[in-house]
This record gives sequence, C-alpha cells and structure tokens, in this order.
Amino acid sequence: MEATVKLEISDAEWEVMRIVWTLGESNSRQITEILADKMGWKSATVKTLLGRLVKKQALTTRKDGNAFIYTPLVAEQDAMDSATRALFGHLCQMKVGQTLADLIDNLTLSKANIADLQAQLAEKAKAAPETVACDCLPDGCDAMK
Amino acid sequence: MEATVKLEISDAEWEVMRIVWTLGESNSRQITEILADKMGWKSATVKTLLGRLVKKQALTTRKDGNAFIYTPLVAEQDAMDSATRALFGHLCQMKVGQTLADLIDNLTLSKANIADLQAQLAEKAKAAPETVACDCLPDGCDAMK
DNA sequence: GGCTAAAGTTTACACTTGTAATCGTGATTT
DNA sequence: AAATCACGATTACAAGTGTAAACTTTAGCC
Repeated sequence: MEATVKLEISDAEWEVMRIVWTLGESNSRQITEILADKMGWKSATVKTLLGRLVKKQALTTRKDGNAFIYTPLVAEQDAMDSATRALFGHLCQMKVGQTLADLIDNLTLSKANIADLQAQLAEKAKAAPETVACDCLPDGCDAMK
Repeated sequence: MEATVKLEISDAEWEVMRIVWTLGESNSRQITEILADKMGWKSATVKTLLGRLVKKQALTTRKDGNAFIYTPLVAEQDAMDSATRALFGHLCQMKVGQTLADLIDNLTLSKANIADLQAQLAEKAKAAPETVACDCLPDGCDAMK
C-alpha cells in the first residue's frame, strides 16, 4: 500500500479543495467566483489558499494562457477518510459507538447508503467484541477509582 | 435546547480533556504524570494546556491546598458530537455515506453498538431519500459540465 | 508595441497551537 | 527559620491559519 503522506488541509483550504474536486479541474477565476459568493472571500484570499495548496501538493497546476488550471493531487475520498480517521483516532474508543450514532442522527443518508451500511454492520457483527474498553488512561477506565 | 457555545479544543488540549473526563476531576500532578508517559510531554506543557482549557472554559478549577482540582465544564459526549458534526459538516454531503462506511471499517464496535446502529438505521431508512446531492458547488454537482 | 486587466507572487498581520523555560509564591522538609 | 519543592502564571517562540493588500508579470487589445 501507499505510504500516505501526511497532508494537513485546513478548514479554509478544504473549501477550495471541494470545488476543485467536484469540477475535476478549474481555474482560479471560477474558484474565486464560487467562493466569493459562498464564503464572502476576496480573490486575494482564494489566491493565498490556492498557493498554499499547491505548496502542500494537494493541487498541481498546468499553464493555460496567463493563468493556471488547478487539478487535485489527492483524491477527495482519501482526504475525507484520513480526516475522519484522524478525528475518531483521538476519541475515547469506548464512546465511538455512541458518537457514531449521534452523528448518523444528524446526517442525511440515501436508502442505498443505509442498505450498504446495514450489510456492512451485519458482516462486522460476526467478529465484533462484546465490549470496547476506554483507552483514555494508561490502564483503561479501570484506572478510575 | 442549549445554544451550544462555540468551543474549540485543539488536538493537544483534547488529550488533557480525555484524562479529566475519564477521571471526573483530577489535579495537575496526576494529569502530568499520565501525559508525560503517554505523550512525552514536559509538565510545563501540560500546565500551559490546562491554563488554556480553563481560559476557554472547558475546565473549571477548585482550590485544594496549593493546587487546583480540575473539573470538566463540557461533557465528553457533547464535545465528541460537536467535533464530528463540525467535520462532517464540511464534507461533500453526497459522499458522507461512503465516508461513514470507510470509517466504520476502521473502528472497533461492540456487538451492542452494532445492534443499536442497526436499529437506528432501520428506522432512518423509512424516511430516507433516494439520493443525496453533492453540495460542493452553488448549483450542486449539476454545475459540472 | 504600449496599455490594461487579470493572474500569480510577495508581504502582512493577528490569532492559534505545540512545546516549553522561567519566575513568583506558598507549602514542606530539615 | 532557611532551603527546597510543587504549583500556577508569565513569557517565549516558531509554525500554521484566516484574511487580505500590494506588487509583479503576462496575455491580449487597440
């Protein structure tokens, strides 16, 4: 497998990436227009973010006239997966189940999404442990008085 | 419902909170020992983080001799829920289903967790839409050529 | 072939974060 | 009582972020 390079995309940068991911490739005029509208950002702000994303190697550029065309170097799903794994990685493992439930409560999922998840869970249940211990303290929650 | 105050807990601070959440209340000696061990942090580092968390009103203190006893002001589950909602809130809504699936793949869930999720999904399926549209562009993915 | 507009590059600047060292003060030990 | 220890508070400092203005280069138009 790939030695997934550590890539930190900040919140503001994420907004830029979403556009480029969705469009496949795009020039800064287009990106700037969308974000000026959606986020109220000045074009200078978008330029800064594009520059940082290129430096971080989240985007590449290809020359086109006096401008660049920006293309993603990281796949959106990969980025989303790393972000969620990073977050859940530092949550109490004993409570991720509840957190997942609360999260799902707030998400809109299609019937197909739900069916897929149900199948996945049914499969996962087979090898699931009876309980999941807290991993917040060196000795687990047992360290509690 | 509560007007959940915006509370940003950084990664490093999160490590401190986990200890205090798990112990219910704790003094800095105990927290420092655990984090010196787990994270390799100097006591000065932990003190800084504790101070910031108190300033952010994530923790309160109660005097105890020459020291403080720290107690959480925010519930762990609330904090975990805000964090996950914040993250999923800026992901492409069309792809959260897949992201959730990938996430679940990487989590350890107990049989009970899974059963709960299955029940929840079954319920959610009733009112689920057929599809979920991309919300990355002003006009949805249809804005794509 | 200049002029202008648009795109990219450099500089800015305050705030947050990670990671501490140092300082002041009250508590503890000899 | 003096010396030391343990805590919290203050200061430090570089890197990352959000947000942008100013400067520079370049492509296209008259």
